[in-house]
This record gives sequence, C-alpha cells and structure tokens, in this order.
Amino acid sequence: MVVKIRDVAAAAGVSVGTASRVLSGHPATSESSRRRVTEAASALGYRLNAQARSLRKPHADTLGLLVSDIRNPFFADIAQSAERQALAAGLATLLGNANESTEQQDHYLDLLYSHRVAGMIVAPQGDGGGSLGELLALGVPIVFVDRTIDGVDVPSVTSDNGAGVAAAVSHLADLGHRRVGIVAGPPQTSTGRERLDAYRAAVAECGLDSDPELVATGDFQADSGARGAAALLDLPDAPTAILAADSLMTFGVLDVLRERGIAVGRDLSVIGYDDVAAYRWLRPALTVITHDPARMGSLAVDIILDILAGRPASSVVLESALVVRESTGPAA
Amino acid sequence: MVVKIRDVAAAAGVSVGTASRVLSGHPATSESSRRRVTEAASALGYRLNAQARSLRKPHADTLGLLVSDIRNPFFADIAQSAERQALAAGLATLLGNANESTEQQDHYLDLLYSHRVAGMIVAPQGDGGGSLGELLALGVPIVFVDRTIDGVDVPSVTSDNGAGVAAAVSHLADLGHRRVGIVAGPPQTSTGRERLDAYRAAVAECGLDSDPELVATGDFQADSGARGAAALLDLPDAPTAILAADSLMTFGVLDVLRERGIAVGRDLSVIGYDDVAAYRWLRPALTVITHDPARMGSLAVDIILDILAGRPASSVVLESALVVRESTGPAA
DNA sequence: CTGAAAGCGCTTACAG
DNA sequence: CTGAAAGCGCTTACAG
Repeated sequence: MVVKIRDVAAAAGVSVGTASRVLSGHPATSESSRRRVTEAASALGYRLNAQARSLRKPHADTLGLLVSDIRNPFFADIAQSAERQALAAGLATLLGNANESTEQQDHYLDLLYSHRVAGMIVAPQGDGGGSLGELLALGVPIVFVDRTIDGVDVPSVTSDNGAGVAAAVSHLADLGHRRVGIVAGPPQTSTGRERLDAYRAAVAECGLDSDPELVATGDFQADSGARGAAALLDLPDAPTAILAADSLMTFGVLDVLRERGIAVGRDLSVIGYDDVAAYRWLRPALTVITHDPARMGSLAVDIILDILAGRPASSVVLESALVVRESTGPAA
Repeated sequence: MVVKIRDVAAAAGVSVGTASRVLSGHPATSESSRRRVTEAASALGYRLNAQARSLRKPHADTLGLLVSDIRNPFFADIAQSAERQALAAGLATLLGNANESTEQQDHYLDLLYSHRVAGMIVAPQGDGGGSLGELLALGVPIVFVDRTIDGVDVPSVTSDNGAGVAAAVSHLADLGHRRVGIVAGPPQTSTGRERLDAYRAAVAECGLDSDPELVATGDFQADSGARGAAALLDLPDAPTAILAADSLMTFGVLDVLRERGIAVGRDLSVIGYDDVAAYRWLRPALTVITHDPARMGSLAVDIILDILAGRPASSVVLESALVVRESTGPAA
C-alpha cells in the first residue's frame, strides 16, 4: 500500500538503482531519467523511507540534542537555534530532556545512539563515565553546549562564566557591598562550579567577606533559589547583595524577597543570570549576567557539521557580560 | 568495529535468531540462551541499531511532535509533558518547530513521516491540505493538540476556549467596562478564531460595545501584541480593558502600557492568556484565562497510544477558566 | 549513464 | 525452544 522506490522505478520504466540515483540527487543520471522518475514519484506520492536509507549509510540524517531542562528558557533558546541550524543542513533534531539527571541523560544518550544520529549536542552532566564515555569511545561526534566535563576532551561551546561573575562581584564591591551571597549551581555541573569559583576568586580579589556561609547551593531550579535566598537572609549577618547562578534560581530568589517585603535594589541588591525574555517585565529591572544561548546552539551545530565533514573542530568560548539595570544599588 | 547482533550470537554460541529473540524479550527463549546472550551482549557492549529494527517493523519507536513555537512557554510545557509520557511508553520524541508557518509545518510533517514515526502530535495550521492531508490519507496516527482544523476529522486535545473568554468578558462587564478591546490570534488557527468568536458572542451577550475597531489581530508573537495594543489605545474612543489571546501577545500588550505610563488595573484593565510561569513575577498580578498545557501533552500521547493499540480514540476538551488577580478593576 | 546484485542489521514466519 | 532463511527499502560498488 505504501509506495516504495521499486514502484517508482517501475512506473518510470527504469531500474531501482536509477530511480535511487535520481531521487537522491546523484549526478550520474540522464535528463530523461530524471524527468521520468521525478514525475512518477510525485504522481505516486512517493515518500522516502529514511530508516532504510540510513541503514545503508554510516548514520541517519538526524541530530541528537540533549538539554537539561527544556522548560528552562535558556535551553529552549539553545534548542530553537540548534534545531533551525540543523534543519538548514538537512538534519532533523531528536530532542531529549535529561531533566538534570545523569541517569536520564544516559538513557537518552543510548536512545540517540541506537537511532544512529549523525551527531549529538549535549549539555552534559556527571563525570564522563557511563554511556557518555562509551559513546565517546565509539567515536560518536559529540559536542558539549553550555557545560563541559573535566578531563573529557570534546569540542564545546560555552560561555566565559568567569568574566561575567567577576564583573558582577566587582560591580557590587564598587557599590560598597562587603557581604555578597551567592546561590550557586549544582557542583555536578561545570557551570555550577565555574561560577562559584569565579565568585570566590572575585570576592578575594575585591577584598570582600569570604565567609563560607555566604554560599548557598541550588540545583538550577526555582525552588532551590528560594531556599538558598531564605538561608542567606536568615544568616545572623545576612548579605547585602545576592547573586544567583541561573535564571530559574533567580526567580526563586526574587520570590523570597517579595514575600519578605524586601525592596530589591534598595534593601538588597540582586544580580540574576541568563538574560531570558521573562526578565523583561521585572520591576525594578534586573541587573544580570548575560550570554548568548541562540549563538551557542547554532555554533554547536556548526561544530558537528565540521566534524562530519572532516574539518578540524575547535571549541569556542563565548563572551559573558554584566548588564547593569536597577536591581543593584549602594549597600544599605 | 561496531558490535552487531551477529557478533553477540557468535560469542554466545547461538544463532542470530535466538540472539534477537533474547534481546527483544521474545518469550520463546531458554534460560540458558537468555543468560549467555545477555552476558555476551554486555561483554561486547552491544547496542541495538534502531534503524534496522524499525525497517522490519511497521514503524519506528519514535513519536513526532510538531509545535508552533518551542520558545513559547505554553508549547514548551506541552513538549515537556508529551516527551515524558512518550518516553514512559518507550517512544523517543522527534521534535519539530513549525514556527507558525504552514510551509515549515509541511516540511516537518514530511520529515517525520520519512522517519516512520509511530504517531504524530501536532499543533496544526492551515486548511488540512498539503502534507497534512496526504499523511492523514495514508492513515498515519495523528492527534492535534491545542488547535484543530475545521473539517479534518482527527482526535484532538484542546481547551474550551469559549468558556474562558466568556468568563473574562463577563468579568469585565461586571466591573462596568463597556468597551473591551481584544488582541486576537491569527485567523489561520482554530484557537485564534475560537477565542475571537467567543469574545464577540460574549460582548453581544453582555450588551457591550461591539465596535469592530475594538478587534486587533496579532500572530501570537509579542510584537504583534504590542502593535495591537497601540492600535487599540490610539482609537478616538479607546477601550477601557484589553484581552490578549496568548501569553506572548499579552507581554507585548504590557510593554506598550508600560511605555505609555498607563497603570494596569487602574487606568486600564488587562486580561492575559495562558497562565505561564513568567507571569508569576508581574505586578500588578495578572488576571488570566488559564488552561493546562502539561495535561494536553500527556493526553495527546495517550491518544496516540490508544490508536496504536487499536483502542478507540476520542478527542478531549479540557477546561479553561478565568483567574482573577489584580490587573482588572472597575472601568475608569 | 544504467542495470543487476549485494548488502546494511535486524526480525520473524517456517520447520523441526 | 532453536536455526536457517527470507526480507524490510534502500544505496552503491561493479560492469558494461
């Protein structure tokens, strides 16, 4: 019932091989075959079976994309631009949502491999063992986005986390803050660690209080931002400024401040992370550390394409910057 | 170099058929084969080639998901829950982003079909012709989410748009508003049309001004919400309340009000659509028409599973309700 | 430029 | 319960 290439070939009066060559754009075809096959295909409503094709090819015309949380606008932006860029290169995107879980990451990695994707873009987690290590050993083209894993030599597209955080802390120091709190990301992620390290380095650099109690650890979800902020505010000697390490936790922090009636920018300074669209309607406008998820996504695809084409693939580190708006002010 | 089932069979000392049966959980296997094959497979690091498997099966173990805009939080929620539900049923999700374009929708539809997905969940657009019509004719299991197409008989999971809009208009009427503006969605979408129709019916029902100038048409993107609000506000006899037909346009409307220094809830009442997480930080808190994208996504997957299992599949219409918060007040 | 044929890695009747 | 074999729908050397 479903039309296959042999039906097209029969209708066009050519061999299956010739039909295949015409349909896949092989140059060695005559004008007349091309016409007849094309006509037969559209008359019969022929639709290629991508499964069958990719069984003969080293890989399918799909790209695996594994993000940590598709509902996080930062990753939605990465996904959107990666998908667009992949599509332009003729690759369909298989999307996985690791949900900040190493197990689920491994599950998806296996799944993507079993579909013989041409390459995978992943915002990784864990220590580079498990399925990730196995796939790497198999030579599957993988590029990391946003995050990396220590000791795992894979091309990546990341942001210069240090620069943004350093600028943020120094901005706060200039405003007279001495005790700056941070709601850090999970230590299992490179971004969580790098942002925290940069915070510590900048705090030392600027001569601020380096009290370990000023560090709360979250998991990149809103609730943990709220818990972290609450813990910091409940300190006997609470910070006068709080920095959050991603957008969801930033929202959690803001929730707590509102509940407690603390005036952002006046009573307490706040610096958010990831300049997501949803920040746009916050008042006072949020001072943030910003980077470029859309560019991350498209560059990651470019690197996969480089690898597939045998071109040298190199990692890129994108800029990160502080955008000062209204949520930071002089220390109370 | 890559381990295939024949290698596993050889290592286990059984035939390829037996290895296949063990690996795919066929009941007709002996305890001893099961042990030997399982051990051989894990010792060799065998990974199934899903392409090859699905070539022998009626379809792949994948589900196609075609949303209108992955960066729209409403669709991100649908995607998240659909993916989770599909995964639980052993289906990987192939995600497409139609980007509110009928052409791109058709492109993805073709792509998904070429990958022989088990079924497709789509937030549709257009008139039911093109690739959509062809796939339907081929008997591909398709279910619509959020939107439908007139005259196309496909199971769907939608919201009762009429109920929410009616409640919203009536709420405004109760507050004394006579001129209620709407930034409607694109007439190419069922949700765009239904919400507008419900608005018109409710306006008539409540005896409000039915001036056609009170209707601005947007495209479900923020910018069009801003343009629509500006047009409404520039009317010689401007509305005292504005209703927006989706979340992105709601944000656009709010932008314009802020630019113009109009106090939401006092100078002008605003009712938004889709109770997305980003609304949570708006002040004054937004009165909205709410429905349940996560449930939409998982129910849509359930329907696909019903179809695949040969069970009767029926459409479901979810509730939609008005949540009154602070952005609506007495007519000025 | 074209056809005949082998083969991609699996699954599944068919016998036994 | 098991093996041998056919076949899923394509692509691609190999000859010509």
